[in-house]
Amino acid sequence: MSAKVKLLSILGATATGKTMIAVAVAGELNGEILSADSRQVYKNMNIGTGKDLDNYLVNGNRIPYHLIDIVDVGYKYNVFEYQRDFYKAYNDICGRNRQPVLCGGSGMYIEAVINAYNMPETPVNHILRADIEKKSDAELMNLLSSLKNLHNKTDYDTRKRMIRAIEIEIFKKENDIQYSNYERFDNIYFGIIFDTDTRRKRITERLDYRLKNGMIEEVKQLLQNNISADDLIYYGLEYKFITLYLIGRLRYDEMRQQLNIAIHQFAKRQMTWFRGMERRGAKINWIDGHLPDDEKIKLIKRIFFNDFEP
RNA sequence: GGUACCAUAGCUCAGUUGGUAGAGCAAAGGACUGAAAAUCCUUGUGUCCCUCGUUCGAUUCGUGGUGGUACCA
Repeated sequence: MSAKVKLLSILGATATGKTMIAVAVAGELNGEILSADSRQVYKNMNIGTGKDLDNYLVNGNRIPYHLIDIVDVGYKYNVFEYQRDFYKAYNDICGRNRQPVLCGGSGMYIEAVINAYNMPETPVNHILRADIEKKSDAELMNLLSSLKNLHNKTDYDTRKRMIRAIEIEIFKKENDIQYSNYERFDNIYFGIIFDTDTRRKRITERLDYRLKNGMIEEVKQLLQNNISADDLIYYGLEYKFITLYLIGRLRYDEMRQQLNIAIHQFAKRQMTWFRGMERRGAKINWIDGHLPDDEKIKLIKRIFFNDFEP
């Protein structure tokens, strides 16, 4: 067991330039990056997820990163696995006396690890599945709502999700799961933020750049490698709309327009999540995106160390 | 130049037998514990193009403009 270090987390909506900042900060603090991005975990999804692996270089030094390119495309990664993989990488970094720097925009992944969501590993229960498989959708929903509070349609929009949710709830009850086995650790949040107009402008400009620089070819390549269109569509945003274009369901201009809107909406949802985190008690030190990068870095270091040694 | 049609929310349009108006999309706000780049909820005051007229009252009818579209010259 290694000594736990205070985590430095940098979050922000898409296209705020958080990766560059996180890498630079890590470079100055002898740190390593822990990505919190639900799509960068997939191999071969590069341009569309904004991996920018070339950016992990500071003055000729490669900054190590974790939780990027860890599973194959087509696999359905999830929060539980992220939580498990995160702690492993985090302990590994601390064990080598390096500073962990979390960077990402997947709000739920961030909170799952920092607030130590209680998500016990739940094995598939074949007996249960065989039993409830016969039930109607309405019966499954009744059963599920008797086991937990349904927060919204996410819980019951498909049979697969309902069955998995029931399986998890029953496992929790039968095994009398207590609180998370993950221990909490100190963390300080930074958020890169732009005014709405600038945020939208940056997204559109970045989209047009990517469309002209290989993003379509990347998706085409995935389809040629037998990744199903449905899988790609389910990954959302770039992969969804470009696939729809490539299989002829959208014209180019429709794809570009609808994708642009979808990314704007996604960025808004990210901001909603971050505000929600603040309402739940998180303190996020917002850094104005318009500041020059070196000032952002200076500011982050100053707050981090002041806060570290009061 | 003539004729016809159109001019209503950021966009596309509906509607008011004359009592100042509503959908979709966009946008904004919110939710979120095993697909989260997902999934879902809430929110609609806008010189109803301008002018004059008729009328108790006009965005709605009429005259004259202005702009657009189509056809005819």
